[in-house]
Amino acid sequence: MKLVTRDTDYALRALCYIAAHKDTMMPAGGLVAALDIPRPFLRKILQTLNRNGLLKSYKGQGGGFMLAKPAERIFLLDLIKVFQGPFKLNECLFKREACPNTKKCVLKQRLDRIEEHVLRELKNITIASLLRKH
Amino acid sequence: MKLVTRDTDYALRALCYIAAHKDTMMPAGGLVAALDIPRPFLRKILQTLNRNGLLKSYKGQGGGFMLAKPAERIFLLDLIKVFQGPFKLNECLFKREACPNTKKCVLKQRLDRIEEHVLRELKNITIASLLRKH
DNA sequence: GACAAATGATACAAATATGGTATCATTTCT
DNA sequence: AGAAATGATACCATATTTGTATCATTTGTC
Ligand code: FES
Ligand code: FES
Repeated sequence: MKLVTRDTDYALRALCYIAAHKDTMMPAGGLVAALDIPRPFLRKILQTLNRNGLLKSYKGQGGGFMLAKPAERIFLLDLIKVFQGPFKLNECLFKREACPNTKKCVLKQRLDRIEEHVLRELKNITIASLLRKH
Repeated sequence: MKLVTRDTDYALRALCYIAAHKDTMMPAGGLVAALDIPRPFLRKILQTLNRNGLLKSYKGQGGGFMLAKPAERIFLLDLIKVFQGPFKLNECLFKREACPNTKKCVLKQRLDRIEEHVLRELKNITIASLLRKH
């Protein structure tokens, strides 16, 4: 029942750190030192972020990662999608059986409403919004 | 990211069926026949429901299960708690690191709000409300 | 009392998801 | 050429989910 798994969490932290050091090329080593994330796992995560257009990577000496787009346009929801698949709280419960409600399923309606609400809220969470000191 | 796991789902279906046949003693065999649930798994689930005060069980020939309380007072949330542990979407993401927001964590605040909302909604879902044809 | 029909308790097992490691190839700067 | 970085990919350990299997106990009926 976790909304956010470990890899999403790590990705979020890495992106925040990279965003906080904007205009600096950030190698994996720097992130490992700063955040407390196992190196090979972080590397895999960074590669995934790169493949999915959230980071730009630069190989070779002096290389590393930078944000692929402004922090305002990177959403927690993006990370959830990348690492946890499409956001879907709401698969039909009575999978193998007809729903007890012949016409419209109250349960499905309600879970749909919940999911919509969660989505709306998640859509407001960006990397930028997590960095703002206020 | 499932809100509801298989055992919760099965429990819900079983309870609905038992509720729909109120005043009838319902043995596990009856439920297996009606719903499409593997028998040993269902038996385990029924035993759990009994232990947690959601069903009353009667042993011996002619025995079976009945609701332990009115369908209006059995909540989906009860099932989630029993089978999936306490409802908690919201463990701190930056577990091992200081949060980027020194004082109050925007992320935690927001996830808290989401969790509260989901809880409020879930609290409205009872077995009775799923049975109502309307 | 014997037997059958039910649940109780509990241990075991398979499948899947999660959280990670390890290795080698490739690029690029110096 | 060599070092420092990422890319690709295969592997592995653990936890969780989704079950199965077995035997003991209770209880109604003949
Ligand atoms: S639970 Fe799926 S339609 Fe009702
Ligand atoms: S994420 Fe936990 S306090 Fe900020």
